[in-house]
Amino acid sequence: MIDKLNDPQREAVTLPPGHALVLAGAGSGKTRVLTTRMAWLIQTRQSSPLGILAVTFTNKAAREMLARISAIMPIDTRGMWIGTFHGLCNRLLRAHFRDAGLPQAFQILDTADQFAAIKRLLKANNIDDEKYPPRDVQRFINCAKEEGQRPGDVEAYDSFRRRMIEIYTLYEAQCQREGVVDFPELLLRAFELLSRNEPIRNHYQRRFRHILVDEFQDTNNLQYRWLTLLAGDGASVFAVGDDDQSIYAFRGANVGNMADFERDFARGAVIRLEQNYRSYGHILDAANALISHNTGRLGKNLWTEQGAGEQIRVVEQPTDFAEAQWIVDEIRSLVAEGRSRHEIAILYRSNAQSRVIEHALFSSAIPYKVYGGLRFFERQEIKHALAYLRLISNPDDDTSWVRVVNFPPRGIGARTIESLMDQARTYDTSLAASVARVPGKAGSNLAQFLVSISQMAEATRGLPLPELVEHVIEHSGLIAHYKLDKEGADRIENLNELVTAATVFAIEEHFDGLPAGESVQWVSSATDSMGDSLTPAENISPLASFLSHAALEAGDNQAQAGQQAVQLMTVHAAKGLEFDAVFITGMEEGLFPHENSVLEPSGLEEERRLMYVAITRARERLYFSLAQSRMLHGQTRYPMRSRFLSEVPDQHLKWLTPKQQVAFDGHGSEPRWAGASRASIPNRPSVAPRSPTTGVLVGSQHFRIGQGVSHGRFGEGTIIGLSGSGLEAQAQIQFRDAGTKTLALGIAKLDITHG
DNA sequence: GACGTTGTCCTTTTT
DNA sequence: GGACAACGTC
Repeated sequence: MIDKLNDPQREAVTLPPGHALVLAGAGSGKTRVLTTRMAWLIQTRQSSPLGILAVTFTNKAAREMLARISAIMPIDTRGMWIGTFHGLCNRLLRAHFRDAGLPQAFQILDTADQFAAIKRLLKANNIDDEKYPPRDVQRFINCAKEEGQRPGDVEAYDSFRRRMIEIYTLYEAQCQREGVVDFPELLLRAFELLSRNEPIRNHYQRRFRHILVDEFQDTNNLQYRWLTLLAGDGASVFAVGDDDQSIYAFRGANVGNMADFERDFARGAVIRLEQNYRSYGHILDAANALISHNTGRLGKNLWTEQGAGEQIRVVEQPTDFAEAQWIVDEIRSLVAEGRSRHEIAILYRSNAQSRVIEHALFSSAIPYKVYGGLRFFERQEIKHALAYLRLISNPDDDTSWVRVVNFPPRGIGARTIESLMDQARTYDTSLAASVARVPGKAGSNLAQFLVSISQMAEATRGLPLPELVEHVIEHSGLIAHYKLDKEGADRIENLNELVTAATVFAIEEHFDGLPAGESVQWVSSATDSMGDSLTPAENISPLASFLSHAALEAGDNQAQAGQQAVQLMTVHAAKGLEFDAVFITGMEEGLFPHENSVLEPSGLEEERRLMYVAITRARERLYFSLAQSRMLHGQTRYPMRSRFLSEVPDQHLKWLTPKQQVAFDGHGSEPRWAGASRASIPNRPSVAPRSPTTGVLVGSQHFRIGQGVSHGRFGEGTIIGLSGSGLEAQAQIQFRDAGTKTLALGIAKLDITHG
């Protein structure tokens, strides 16, 4: 088991009890170390499988860990606490719902549900949503919770914040009344449960002697405190992470947790995994050089035994369109050389960039997959179906009530809902409980809806989960509604898929055949090494369990089937993945690094880490591409080269288009390089500019070499070269202050000043 | 209550 | 450029 590991890996796996920090560089075998560590603890009888808690950030990582540990040793992983922070906290809260102050059938709001709940709250309380936009309120509440703060703990140093805190208080009351918890609440509740309830805390502290944490650099402050609380004085925390790959500060991750952990717990027990098994030397050295520009790193230098490999190919194109087209052409030749399409990835900083690339791929009939689209449980029709299911489980869930009270349409309009909300607010009850107080036709429509919900609840009593789901998608009217819709066929298919998902879930969770609405009480008969009973009774009905599952695991983010497809995704989405060939696109200031991040040093450093992640995805071949002009937000921009390009030493780069700007003399067919005396131009351009000309007509303007022009951003300049014609026409312009640029004349707005 | 028109805002994302 | 929300009209 451990003899296939390299020295630092083996050292990490076999560390004696005690806290430890493993700094695992990209491609250094991080997951392998984590899973082997668990297997080793079990095999050497230092722990039973049930004495281990392993926590990850994504369901995918948790699943992979489970799969790999089962592959190493044949143990029963059921009952093991391996999961995401949110999943484990949910489990904790389900088991101790009373002590946590929650109803048994509490439901989980995903980000969109929470947003809707906040909008509803602002409206019900007549709060000005111009001054307090729901987005900002949501961020305020979530940030507070992630710092472990209840409304009373947040500092109110001005009237604006005081009001925010009031809204936070109202929001908490609303959630409590409705029996729902949002994502950060799962963590905060679980944390409070452990910290306030000594018997429960003691129980879990005695049980979990080994806590393993994946992607430790992504933990937020509350997660850090949760871990240290759970560990208590006795457990060993084995934290694995890479500070250079911390790219989630924007959602509360605190890289500082790594340094804190080293200082406060892991003193001395720090192991670095620096041997990389993924990429060739040029790629790794480029990554190392780039990331060395960051300050305050824990320090790490990747190396490989694989040799230098190829340099990074760099390409500069006049437009984003040309950039995309060039990538498509290059992919064609990569495929012609025998590479698989699914081993080629195109990465971009922001999703908006994918459109042009998709267009180019589509026009060339190259199959591709875009990651990061809508997920199964986030689809409109699925959310609607889930809302009905939630109302059956808990009629006081107002978020679900509002979502489907008039869907499919049944004559309940905004005014009716408003008056219902008024009633609910006046009497401090849920919407469902206020129906009787709404008079007239509106009231009877509402009453009818209420009846149909309770009829569905009645009719499905005692039914197993899949049958229940099937009944509800039919009797809610969703199927009938989408049948009338011309584009409803896909939605109906998805609704049927929901029944399948319920079937699979019921089998996996051993709920098959059990009535979906009744709580399953099961007590694990196993005991841990100290003779403690392991788990208190789990209190959850198959239906409530399925609904948590739907909220906690929104389904695969992966696009359509089709193995042989080029992979398109953001750099964030690429973390943890690897490909033979990688294109990093849009290497431009404002885009990568993103303009919103460059003002703060910490923002810029995160962008640099993002670039580091991007570079280290490539095994063999890496491309940087950039465009001199780009359509963004409906405007053409003329970005400068990304500073990150100059942070990678020249020796690792191979420019396929000229690094220096080209200029044409206007005669002959051979381009002449500006500054031709410099020997540093490494290569002839593989994309030769079109035949040079002395003048071109673009629109109503006739451009000539030697003309003086002025440009909105670059200022005054002189045309020193022209090529192409019509839409392809480009000019090389020597600007007085902005250097030499190649601009597409059909796109750039130029005024002729003289000549 | 349904539909068409104008106006605003644009990173990154998992749970 | 495009998604989505808010407004105005039938």
